[in-house]
Amino acid sequence: MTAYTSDFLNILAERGFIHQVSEPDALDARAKDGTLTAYIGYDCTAPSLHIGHLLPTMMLYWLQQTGHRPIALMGGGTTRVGDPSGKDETRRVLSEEAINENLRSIRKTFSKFLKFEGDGGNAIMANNADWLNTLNYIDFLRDVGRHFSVNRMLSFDSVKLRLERQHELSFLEFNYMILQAYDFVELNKRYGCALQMGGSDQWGNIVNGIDLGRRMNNAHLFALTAPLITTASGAKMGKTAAGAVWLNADLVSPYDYWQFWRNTEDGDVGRFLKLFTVMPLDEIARLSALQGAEINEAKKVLATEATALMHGRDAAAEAGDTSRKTFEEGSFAGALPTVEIARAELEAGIGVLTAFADKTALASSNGDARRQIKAGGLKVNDATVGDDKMMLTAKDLTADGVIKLSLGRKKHVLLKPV
RNA sequence: GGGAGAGUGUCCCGAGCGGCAAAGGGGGCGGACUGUAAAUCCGCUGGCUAUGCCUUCGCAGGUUCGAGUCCUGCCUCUCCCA
Repeated sequence: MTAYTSDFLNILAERGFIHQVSEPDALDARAKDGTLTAYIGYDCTAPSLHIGHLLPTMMLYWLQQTGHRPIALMGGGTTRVGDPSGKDETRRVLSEEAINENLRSIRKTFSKFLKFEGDGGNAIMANNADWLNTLNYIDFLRDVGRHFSVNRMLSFDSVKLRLERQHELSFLEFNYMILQAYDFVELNKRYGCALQMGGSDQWGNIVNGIDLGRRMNNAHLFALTAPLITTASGAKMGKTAAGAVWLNADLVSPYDYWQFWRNTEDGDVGRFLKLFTVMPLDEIARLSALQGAEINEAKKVLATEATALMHGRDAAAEAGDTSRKTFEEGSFAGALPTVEIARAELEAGIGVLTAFADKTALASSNGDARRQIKAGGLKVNDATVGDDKMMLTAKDLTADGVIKLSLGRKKHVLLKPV
């Protein structure tokens, strides 16, 4: 590992954030001497960021922590185009209103990690729609387009893959890399931004921006990419049955978020502690050294620290507490997801199938609930359901005044009469 | 514009002589074993008011007792020629 002299690169390197860096020595000197401004681009195709965005966001966090200036660039303009990288299919194009809606929602997530201007910090949230939407096509072609060689563009993986597999690549998408390169140049001009970071798949796009900056403005720009994070068993990170692990609390509750980290594979714990928490490295080293069942302690720390970063210390503690009661003591606490039902309805009696499929959506349909019963996967108040005609009534309420429904060992919902 | 080929279970890939709720994978879910891990093994993986009914193979028609399968038209994609 290269020894850096700047705090910023040192921390990123020690914690495993660095995959590739352009001109490491020059960047290191730059980060040591003064304030470095760097950006990461985000799509806004969804109303929330997900786990996959967390890693780059942590890089912005450390950037700010080490005295520099982060820019979160929202792709309000490029989202209307769609990055072809790593995808076979054309991305659907969102309406402008939907994009703006998503943008607002995502901004809240950033504010947990970054201190923005007007909030006691220097972080900037930019939107490339600000400059892309008003571009004049002819001017753009003349000023920017002439610096791009189609021969070279065709050699990029993102394009080559599509062509080789004979999938359609529209001209619109073909232009994505040009727009991203232009973003970098524009941010350099506006804010003196000198570094673009991103996932390893972004290397080509970032380097394009560096080249364009040099050709247009003789600017000296840098690239830094993070490794692609897969789990120890090779799966892509953050994919669960329920879909993506979102960062917004209303999409994935702090409890579920905590559980996500708690269920990390053994082999990933040390790496994840370094990447997704801000704990000191010596403490992480101690936790990572735990063997066998003891590593569960490290997983709990990981879950709590990661959740605290995202949802706050209190929510993390509550999620940890609920989890302990649920899994270790066999009881439960209030932070489990709760679904309210009318008391009268409960008194009249609710079929188990209805309770699991309609009320709580633990099962996807009555048929699914039936199948789960046959497989022994459904529990009411921790007792396995054996009969799909079973009725739930007020008599099933526990001392806490709720009914606990479980699918498998990990998914629990409380049914609460109101 | 001409010629050739393709579109299958709303997660993906993919088989499918006219009797098909449709092979086989992957993924996912559940169970067993464990440590809320991994690996392994087993089961499940259209819907419903359920010994039956309804909806599915690009779309719309047709032939047939019966169509994913045959015919016609259309749509989309790929390749070759112009």
